Amino acid sequence: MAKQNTVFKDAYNRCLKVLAETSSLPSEPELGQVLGVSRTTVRAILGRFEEAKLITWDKRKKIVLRQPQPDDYFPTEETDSLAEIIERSFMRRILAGGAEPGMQINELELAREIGTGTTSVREFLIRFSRFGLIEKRPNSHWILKGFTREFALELTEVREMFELRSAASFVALPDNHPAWQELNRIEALHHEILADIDNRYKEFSELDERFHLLVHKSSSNRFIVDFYDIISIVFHYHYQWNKTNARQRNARALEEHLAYIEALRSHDAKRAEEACRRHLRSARETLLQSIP
Amino acid sequence: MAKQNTVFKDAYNRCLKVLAETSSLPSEPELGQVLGVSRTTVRAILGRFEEAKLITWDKRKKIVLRQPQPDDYFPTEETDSLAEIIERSFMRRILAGGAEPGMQINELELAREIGTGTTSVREFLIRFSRFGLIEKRPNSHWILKGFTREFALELTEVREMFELRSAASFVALPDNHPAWQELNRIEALHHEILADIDNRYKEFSELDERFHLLVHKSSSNRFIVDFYDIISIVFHYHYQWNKTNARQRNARALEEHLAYIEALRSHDAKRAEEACRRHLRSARETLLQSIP
DNA sequence: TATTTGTCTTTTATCCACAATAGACAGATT
DNA sequence: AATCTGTCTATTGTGGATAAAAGACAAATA
Repeated sequence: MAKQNTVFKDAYNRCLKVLAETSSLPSEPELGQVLGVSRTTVRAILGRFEEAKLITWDKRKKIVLRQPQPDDYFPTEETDSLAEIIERSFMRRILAGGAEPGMQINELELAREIGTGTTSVREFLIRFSRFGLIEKRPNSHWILKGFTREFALELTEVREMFELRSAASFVALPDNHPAWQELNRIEALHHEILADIDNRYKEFSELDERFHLLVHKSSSNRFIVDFYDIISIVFHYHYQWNKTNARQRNARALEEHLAYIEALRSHDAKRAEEACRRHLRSARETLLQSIP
Repeated sequence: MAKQNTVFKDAYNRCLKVLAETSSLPSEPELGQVLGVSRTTVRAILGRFEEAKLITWDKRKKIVLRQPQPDDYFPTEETDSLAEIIERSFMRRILAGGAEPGMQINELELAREIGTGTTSVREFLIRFSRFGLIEKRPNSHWILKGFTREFALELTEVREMFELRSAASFVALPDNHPAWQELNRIEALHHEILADIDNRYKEFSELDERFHLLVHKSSSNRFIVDFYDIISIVFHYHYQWNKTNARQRNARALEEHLAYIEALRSHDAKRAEEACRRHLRSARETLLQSIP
């Protein structure tokens, strides 16, 4: 198996949804545009649709024959890219599993365990190394530096520098900048979730990322924006892993966000800085509490 | 050709120098320690020494027979690791060669041009991507974002944040911290080079890196220290590429360093901050001037 | 008893092959 | 004239093979 056809399968699934809402499909380039894949893949999907008797396909005529059934979809396990699978596997091992700092990481063993080739694992580790959790000994193994207290402190130190700088840029954005509208949408979602916090508190994680990324982006600095990837991945897995008091913690964070958002909108740099600091301080505490 | 034996060749050359200064070589583990390689490689070297009639080797007795000649050494081109070769090749193309922003980068073409496999090029690009100069389109090519004015400004913005923070940590280091001694050594080198600036101005580049890295390290923050890799590589190639007024620029930077060093040693955070700012401002100007 | 050496196994670095995917171009269609 | 389709080529993603290098362990030596 040289290359998984996950792009095909994922696009196929998404195309089924397009198909469900129309009686004839658009042109190949347009479908490619909608699905974010090349025409080659679009044609492969159409070919398979035809085989599955979902459509008839003759050049420009792509007529829908029937509605897709649940078992027309590829199972979701098959639509994840290898990189995602490796990342999840690896993060589970190092965050959840008892992985002590200083432990050696073995490419071959990891590959065997995940059931994949070494090349992919290797590339993953190289990409992952920028997160500061592992380190390479050339011609030898990787070393796990571990999700330790120091790691969390170093991470949040830089985060604070970057976010304070970004918040300062944010308040200075002109009123017609699209970020303000996005901020409004985000604020509205905060209110929605808070109104039904008991059922919807799990949506916080995603919203949190969306909000902070928006703030970081206003720095217009690729290093600051890219650094948010690290924060993002750490918090993402951290939320999955540590669920104690999640409802309460999230509710508090949502309130802090709202104060922060209001401060940003005031265009008052001083107020924004204070609200930002307050929120980041409590986010840091939350993170630290989850580390033994 | 599965793996280049550059580790062997490089260690062999270094071992020749050890050999030149003694009449019998130490034990295998000790040699491995000195050369920073495994015993396997040490034994390969000793075996080759024997073949070249440089030594006789019988278990613990490794008696030197003759002094190494120039042609006992492997040529330096053969001792560079593949990663170094790819890096140099690539940097020459994108910094020196007329590479416009937005250009596509093709793994296969790059590999052919350098005369290496695609895997190595691919791994290099992944590692290199954290420097913010290239960006990947999944399932497709890389895009060169280019060594532009914006890049330089974003880089220096973060650099200033990080170095100011690090300088503040530096002045607070206890007097018995080894960094102070290293600072003294670095200062002495500055005076030496300044005293013979016409001949030695080229040594500035290396010293500059050593000094700033020392400062960054006192932050005790892996993200700040790691970020210095980016600054380091950019300035390294920048110095190689842009040599106009090098002597004068370096002399000025050396003077600024000395003021900065003195300020650090005063333990006065305010003074250190000022000296740091002053130097970074002129470093930024220098960098910007080299961009069209 | 502490090292060192001889031998053997495991892992990494690198190349290569091949399916999946992207992308180019000319002819067909509206 | 603009867009779409058919066909073909080029490139990426991934597994597998292999030499180089690391490293483990027991026997040998000082």
